[in-house]
Amino acid sequence: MAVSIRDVAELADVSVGTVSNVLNRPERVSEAVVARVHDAIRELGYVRNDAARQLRAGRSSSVGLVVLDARNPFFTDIARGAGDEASAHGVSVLLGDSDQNLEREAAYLDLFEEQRVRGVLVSPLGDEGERLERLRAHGTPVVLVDRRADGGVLSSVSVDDVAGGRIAVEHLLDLGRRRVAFVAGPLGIRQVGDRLAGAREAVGAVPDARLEVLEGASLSVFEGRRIGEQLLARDAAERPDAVFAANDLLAVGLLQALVMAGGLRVPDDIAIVGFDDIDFAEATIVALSSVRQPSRLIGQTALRILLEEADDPTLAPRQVVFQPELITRASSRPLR
Amino acid sequence: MAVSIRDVAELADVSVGTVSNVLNRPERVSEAVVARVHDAIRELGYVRNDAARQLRAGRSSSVGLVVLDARNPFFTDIARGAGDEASAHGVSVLLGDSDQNLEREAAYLDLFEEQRVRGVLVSPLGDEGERLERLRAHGTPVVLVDRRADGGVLSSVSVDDVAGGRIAVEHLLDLGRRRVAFVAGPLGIRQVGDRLAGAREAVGAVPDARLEVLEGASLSVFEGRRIGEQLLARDAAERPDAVFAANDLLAVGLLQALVMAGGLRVPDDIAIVGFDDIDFAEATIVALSSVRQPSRLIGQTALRILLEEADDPTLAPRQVVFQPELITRASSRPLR
DNA sequence: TCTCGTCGTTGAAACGATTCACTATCGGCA
DNA sequence: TGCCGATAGTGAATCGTTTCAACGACGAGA
Repeated sequence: MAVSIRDVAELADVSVGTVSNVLNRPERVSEAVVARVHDAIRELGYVRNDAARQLRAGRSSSVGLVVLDARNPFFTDIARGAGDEASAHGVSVLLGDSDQNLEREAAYLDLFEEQRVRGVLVSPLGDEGERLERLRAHGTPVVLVDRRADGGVLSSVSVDDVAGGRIAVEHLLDLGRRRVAFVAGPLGIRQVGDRLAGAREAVGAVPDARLEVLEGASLSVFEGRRIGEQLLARDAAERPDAVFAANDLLAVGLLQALVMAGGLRVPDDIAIVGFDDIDFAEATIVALSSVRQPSRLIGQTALRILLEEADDPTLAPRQVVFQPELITRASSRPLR
Repeated sequence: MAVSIRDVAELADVSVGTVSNVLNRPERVSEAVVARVHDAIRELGYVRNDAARQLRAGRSSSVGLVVLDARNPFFTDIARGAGDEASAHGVSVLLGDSDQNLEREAAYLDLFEEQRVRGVLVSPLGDEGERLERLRAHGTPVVLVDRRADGGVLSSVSVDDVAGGRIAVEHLLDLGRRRVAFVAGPLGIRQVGDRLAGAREAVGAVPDARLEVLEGASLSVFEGRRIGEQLLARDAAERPDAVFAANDLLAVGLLQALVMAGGLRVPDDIAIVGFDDIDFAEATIVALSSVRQPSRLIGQTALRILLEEADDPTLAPRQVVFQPELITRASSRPLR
């Protein structure tokens, strides 16, 4: 069943070493032999066995990418960026979706480590710095994406989430809003915590402003809708007049609940700002203001750093931090 | 640097065979030895080398999934479904994003074949039946997702796209619309062609109805916006009064161009129906009617069939076809 | 003619885990 | 006491590729 390099060698009447050379360094082999070997490969339908190749080489030519949520376009954009950069280097990206689930994240990290990938890009869920540093210590480069590494051992490519939270809420305060709600996902997620810290800073600078934190189980459309329904259930006077959502999925869910189901007016009754500026933000029922992150660039940069560290493990860790940008749309227009 | 089973054996003072047994069939080893081996593993930080394992085993414990567009939530939902089913079987899913690009698709298929994955799920871009049948002939099970296999050699899990196109356009015709445009992506993509065929059937049944086909370069939000701008540039009398978009991303782009930028009224001026019913469809500026596919179920089912075929390669190919369901929302409400 | 360098090719060792035939040990039973 | 079977552990062979020292052939230069 399985055709090996040995069969090819036999048919082409050369040694296995020569077949390997044809595959990997054809310039060392005479043209006639190259042609004969290629004929044999085609005739037998030979396909190289990557496991054997890796075993010998000691490492694979893939890198692993573990994202928090593959359904979030922000992360698929990161994956795109990483994929682009990877294919320019002849490397492929294996995508693992942790689905905001610690076990799955660990399972993918284990899998990638067992596969001896060139390196791992990961947007970690919690505080598994130790696990990641161990991975690094064992020789697998690790670059955090969308999260600043503070331990000092790992590199990271991230966005200044504190600044992002600050500019979002400053903007809401500039509109005259004073009762701001932060619709968080799980507060345990660092990015969420940082955005909250930024929001607090902004609120702290305005005497009569208040910040309410609504924690949620996940960063999803579904959860946004659930929280939106809770808000709707309140007396109108008890509702915030502005919401900063920890990401656009939550914001979209809020819009579904508040505007489409609840009949509230955005931004009149409640102004909303999201985070990530996904493609869909522009086409929501009320176009969504959002804090934009350069997602594709994040992916590209992270992959580049990862490959550099794989080539030279002695490189000092780097922290790249991009600045977020506020995109204002209808959902936070000033009232006349 | 690299710790092997041999080092563990030495430290634990047992043979390599025993270490392997501890890892794979611990019930055959005495408790004392199991404990000693585990201590050694921990002390050395040993991590199994998957390449060696696979080489010996002859196959990996991963399956490959090649999707047309990882940015389309429809495909990430399929991936989720496949991932759920896979983790129930102790298998992991490696996701490749072909980005509607034949070369990338081929590169991922090659990669997966070289990795000797258990099988491949693929939503093929064009008509590469031959390539896929060859893969199958070489011993790698292949299941098409979101596309019916007509050759009879491969299994597939899909949705009746012709029916989907038909119910979408019948619905538009029921609203009294007569000048229908099909905003297609690339017509070369089978699913698009099938949806068009369904649309034609529906239009053919109504004497004075007309169908116009607007071909696009890809199935993306961006392309939808571009086509929307073209429509806007026409005289109002020349515009269709209904649009059936080949997927929701196109429809979202159309909404951005027609409603947000162009000021047209939907559904009054133009009614719109999309395809896939992604999460965001419900929260667009005008809630989008769409043809729903059971995406998660498609992924699950495809993975189950794939594993069954991997276990028993003699199984006859199966074609599972789900029926799509029309979800009507504001974008195709009847006018009063 | 002899020697040297180059080019093309060879074949065996190595990568690390699994597997399987085999050995050693021990308790039970006649 | 002697034999049997069960149990625990051994270690060599194996998977398919890459790599590298070695080799033969051949042409150039002396």
